[in-house]
Amino acid sequence: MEQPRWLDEREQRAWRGYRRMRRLLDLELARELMRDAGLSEPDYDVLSDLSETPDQRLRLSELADRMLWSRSRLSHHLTRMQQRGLVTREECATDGRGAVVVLTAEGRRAIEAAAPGHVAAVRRNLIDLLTPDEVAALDALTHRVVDHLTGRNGARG
Amino acid sequence: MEQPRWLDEREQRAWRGYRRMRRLLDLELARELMRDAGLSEPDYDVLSDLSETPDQRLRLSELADRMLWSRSRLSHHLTRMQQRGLVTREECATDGRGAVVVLTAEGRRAIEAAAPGHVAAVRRNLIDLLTPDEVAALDALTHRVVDHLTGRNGARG
DNA sequence: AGCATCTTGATGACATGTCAACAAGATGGT
DNA sequence: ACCATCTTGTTGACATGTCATCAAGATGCT
Repeated sequence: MEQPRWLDEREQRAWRGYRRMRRLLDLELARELMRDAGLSEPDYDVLSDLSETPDQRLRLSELADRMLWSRSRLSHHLTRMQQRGLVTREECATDGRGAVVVLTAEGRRAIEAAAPGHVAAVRRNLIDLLTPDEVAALDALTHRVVDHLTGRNGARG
Repeated sequence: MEQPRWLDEREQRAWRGYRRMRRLLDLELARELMRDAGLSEPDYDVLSDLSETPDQRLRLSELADRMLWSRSRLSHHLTRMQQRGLVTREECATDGRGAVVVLTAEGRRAIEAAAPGHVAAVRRNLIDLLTPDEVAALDALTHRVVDHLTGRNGARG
């Protein structure tokens, strides 16, 4: 192991601030979402992704990939959401192994009721606290890190 | 419900990038930490906070507050870490209810072995991908959000 | 002091996430 | 077609996090 380059003071502050913000923002958004819409953040994310697809339906593996979830996690979570009537499963016409997740009417109602308040919470607790330059910096920096972590380097957004 | 101000394109990109980065960075750092040091991120955070205190010991409630964890979570986690020999509990001299968490020699060895690699991973996957301006922006922006989230009580604004 | 009330930390029940194993079906080489 | 091998999604065991509750001790009021 080489001698590590420790973080300097500013880098340390940025790293700690990031982790603290992440935790507090998570807690606050989850709290508001549960209180106002009866949904957890994972619930919201599933419903949100589904509602953005043309037919409100996705192959399970496709949804798992988009959400960066394991298939196991998604399968477990869908079982719970299905019991609450938010989604259903259908067989896949083109692949006998496959399953398709479908948004129910109730699921659609839930996400439409939840979205405005959730967006407002994101604004109030993050976006509106930032200058336009900071929003731009966050956009650029997060996508660079994502590109790095997903292996495709170079593409600048 | 009021008319929501939806996120514009740049804001949406920033928000989605943030969430995607958060997920991928978490996975990568946790993966490396477990592989190289046999520690989970929560393990690392507990050991790290403890090792930074003068006597390598903290009141349970003090540690919970620093980490933004519930006492219940911390108590459960310490039980598991205690079984692995990383920390011990001692009674508090000044408060009969109180408990003090103490870093063991093995815990100290574990955090000292883990830290260089973890810092290197944070550099490689985040800090070194950022320009100095972006590090400064991240510092400023995260602390502003943290201040916002800690500076207010319960009620909606 | 006596009494009510808060604080601290532990605990059990339960919700959620991870991991490995598995069955059924797709895929590709021969 | 045959067979080995990959892919898909489910499942059960287990690790982790949350929530409500509890016992013991501190604190404050009179």
